[in-house]
Amino acid sequence: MASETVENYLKCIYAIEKHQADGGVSTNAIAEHLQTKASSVTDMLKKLKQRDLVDYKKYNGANLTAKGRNKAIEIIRKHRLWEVFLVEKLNFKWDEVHDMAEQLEHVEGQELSDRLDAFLGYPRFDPHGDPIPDAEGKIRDDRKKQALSTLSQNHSGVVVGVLDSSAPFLKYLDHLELKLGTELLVLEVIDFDKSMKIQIGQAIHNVSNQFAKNLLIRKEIN
Amino acid sequence: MASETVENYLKCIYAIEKHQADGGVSTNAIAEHLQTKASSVTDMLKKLKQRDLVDYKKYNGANLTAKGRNKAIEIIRKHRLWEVFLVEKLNFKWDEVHDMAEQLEHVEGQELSDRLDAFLGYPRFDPHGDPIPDAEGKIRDDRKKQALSTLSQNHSGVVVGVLDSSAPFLKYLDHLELKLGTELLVLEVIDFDKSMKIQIGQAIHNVSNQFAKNLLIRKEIN
DNA sequence: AATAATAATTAGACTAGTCTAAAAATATAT
DNA sequence: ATATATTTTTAGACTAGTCTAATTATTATT
Repeated sequence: MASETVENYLKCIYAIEKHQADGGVSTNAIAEHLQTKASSVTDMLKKLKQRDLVDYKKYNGANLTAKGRNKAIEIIRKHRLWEVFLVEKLNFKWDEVHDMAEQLEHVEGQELSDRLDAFLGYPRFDPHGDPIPDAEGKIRDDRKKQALSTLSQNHSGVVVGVLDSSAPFLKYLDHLELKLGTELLVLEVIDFDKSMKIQIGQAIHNVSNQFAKNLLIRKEIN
Repeated sequence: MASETVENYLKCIYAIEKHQADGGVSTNAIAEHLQTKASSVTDMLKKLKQRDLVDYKKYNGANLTAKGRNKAIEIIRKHRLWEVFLVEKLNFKWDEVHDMAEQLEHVEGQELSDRLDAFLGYPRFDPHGDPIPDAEGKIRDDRKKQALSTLSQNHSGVVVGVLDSSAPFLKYLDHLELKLGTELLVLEVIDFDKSMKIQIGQAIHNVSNQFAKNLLIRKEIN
């Protein structure tokens, strides 16, 4: 139905909308996210509007319509299900699966996603800790996530996801032996640059604020 | 690397080459197989030639180069592996998987195919009985296939594949309760139109010559 | 060998998606 | 409020792939 390109635009707008809460998603934000030029985005937004996938007014950014949002969620569902498949069944590491899932998410067939979902045992989270929408598009996220950077001294949490899912970041996580479910404790926060000293198992590491802003944890109840 | 379109052309040329043994694959044959126009095929053949994927001379048809053939086999490998996955793991019927496999075959990643292969237990044949090339592109086909139409009275065989893999044909097979491995016996061949009376389990059916020419069996050793 | 039929190619146009360069609108700073 | 900077849009061109209509080769028929 929709081309891969169109699907990628929808997914992108969905992602940005979530990060900013209010107002329209700007042309430049989309361009940067998609590694393309603003003029290309403008062209595409007009087409998406015609197909009733976004609300768009000149110089005013874009927002997904209900139709566009449903389509985006469907793609996200497929992406995350395939990631689970790649990690759980084909034994890939979580930092290796993104590019493959990026392709697999565009394979069409409602029946396919649903059976894959069943085959995987209806997983609720993907290997990065992100919730998997169900067949009706409902996102069941009962975990309260927050960035590591929001924790203060002597607070601890469990890794439940990432904001940056680039290969370098995930590689760094592997290096630190951080994975989903790993518990960590904030030993110290340096006032100057907000970098932190954290404890992971027996190991102690210093991490930058940029790092801490991109690692999602759930606070331990204590 | 190569677009889906290019991959489909290569796969198509590969398939036709196998069916005709000698000479170049004609523009029209490709056009018909791919449901497109001859002029589009000519355009594409020029591009494939430039990329050293086919040998092509005007008015002379095309043949795959070694490079083109390797690429084609890689796609066929992926197609057949995904078909096994869809049937064995996701419980689709063999007549339902073609369109999905047609999309999945274009997902890139050598590592992906290899791990999928391992996950499936290195299957040697897909659900239609076609051999699956191994990671080096070697096609290990040790079964002697022949069309049902070549059998004479009182000979029996086991279903090992099909020539026509269209949905109507596969549906008909399901209806006759014929699947891979099913044994059948030729009770009678009508001289007039070469239609046959065949026995499948306890059931007896009359099938046309057109049908018999498209069902591949391996003769029982007896 | 000339003609008819068929097959293949070219020329030119179209769509989806992209780009560069320039213009127009909006936001920011003084 | 005016000038400056930034963002967004437009205009026009490019690529991959396709199409129709017309033309040129090749093959078959008499």
